[in-house]
Amino acid sequence: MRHYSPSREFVIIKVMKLSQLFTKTTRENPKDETSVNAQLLERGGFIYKNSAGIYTFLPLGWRVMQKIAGIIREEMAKIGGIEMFMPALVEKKYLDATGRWEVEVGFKIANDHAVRRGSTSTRLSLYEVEPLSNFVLGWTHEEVLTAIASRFVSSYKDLPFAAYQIQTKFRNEPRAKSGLLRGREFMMKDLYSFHASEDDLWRYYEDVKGAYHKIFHRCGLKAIYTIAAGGTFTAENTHEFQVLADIGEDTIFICDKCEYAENKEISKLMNNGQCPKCKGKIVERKSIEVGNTFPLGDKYSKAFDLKFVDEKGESHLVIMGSYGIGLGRVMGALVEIHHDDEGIIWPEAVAPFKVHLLALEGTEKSGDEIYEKVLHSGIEVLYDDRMDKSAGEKFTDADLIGCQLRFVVSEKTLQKKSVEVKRRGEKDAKLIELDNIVDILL
RNA sequence: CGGGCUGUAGUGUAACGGUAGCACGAGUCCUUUGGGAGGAUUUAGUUCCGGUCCGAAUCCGGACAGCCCGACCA
Repeated sequence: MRHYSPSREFVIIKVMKLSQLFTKTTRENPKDETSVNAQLLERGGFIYKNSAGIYTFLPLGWRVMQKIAGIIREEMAKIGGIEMFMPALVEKKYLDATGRWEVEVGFKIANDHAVRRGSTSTRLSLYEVEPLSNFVLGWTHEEVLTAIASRFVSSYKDLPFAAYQIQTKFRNEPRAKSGLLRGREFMMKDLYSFHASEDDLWRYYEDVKGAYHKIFHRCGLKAIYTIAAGGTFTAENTHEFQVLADIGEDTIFICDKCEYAENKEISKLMNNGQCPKCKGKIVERKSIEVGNTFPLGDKYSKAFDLKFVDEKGESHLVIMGSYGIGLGRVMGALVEIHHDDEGIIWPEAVAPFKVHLLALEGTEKSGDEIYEKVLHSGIEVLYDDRMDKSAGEKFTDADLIGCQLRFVVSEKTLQKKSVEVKRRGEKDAKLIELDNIVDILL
């Protein structure tokens, strides 16, 4: 008989002592960053820029990513999405099946100024891998998963299903910019669904739409469902989830009443025009694309001969959809939306920790006790146990790092057998008696 | 990929073609401790290659890198 063993894959360690954290905050904004998300995330020690558009997620930043990933996993599970993990190295044979090797890689060899998809781009959007000249670093995985699916799907009984991964994607952006908002290497959740009919795809498409709204809402973002251009291999419209922000690269037309929205790229709407749905006023806005959904139809299944046999013994192509969320973009958008002059104000669900506990000079022992107490209650706590830092410095760091609840232990509060509790972004603090601190957290 | 701007200690900034300086950080010591505290002391730098010049951080050329605008962005 086996012992029951709880899942350990996605455990998030609940506590951290600042004395053990090797990163540091900085007083100055980085010289070469103009976007708020890059400035605050670098200053707070969340991310480190290795190269343009290529970032390390430092311990604090990685926790935020894991929080976002956790929310995504929960909502994926609710719509039957199951997690897997595919290679980043993608061999030519996969992309040959859909012609995307020729389209994305081949034209460079054929003609340095080739026209790609009817545009005048002279750049590749993907990275070739030398000396593995038959490989690229994956920027999306439709082909790879379709090939896998063709090994396992044969009957209508095998459908529908949906699988996703959270994985690093690579796109050779001609111009990386705006911190995490447009990178060359970034974390993406990509979900792919497989269906026996187009009706079933559209049913699931609505499920994903609902899940995406929940994910962004839980992360603390308001995302606008936006109609966008057709995908590479589909005539159907695709859809984007857009967060309104001036720093965004996208432009959408949105109704100021019902929030019906279309991407400017394809829209026939006009600024100050009339909403086709509710007669409200259409306004033009800049936005950040944090997610998207694509009805793929049978384009990929056709390329890989991915078929199933129905109840009558007839063979049909599988109908597919694909759905992405950029985790780094979500994180960057969060900072753009939720900050003040002092630093980031993380929504609680994605904050690196729930509680930021500061022990001021001379309160080490009490601080340790409160830290133990909070962590034993199962609450995430970042403990500023540095005894060589002034109170002011600790306060500034707490504001910059941006956890929702700040606990301060000082001689002043201890005289009243209390801890001072303040919410990030609010002015007023209140004293909570030591005996009650865990209660207010639950 | 086209255009523009910029490369100076770990970070942020000064320096006319003539001694590379300041602040923060980091180390040591002392004093401090409710909003990046003070004193003493130490540490560490001109992106790279070439050119002009008696002399280059500074001028010129090139490379590389970063940012911004545009193009691009299943």
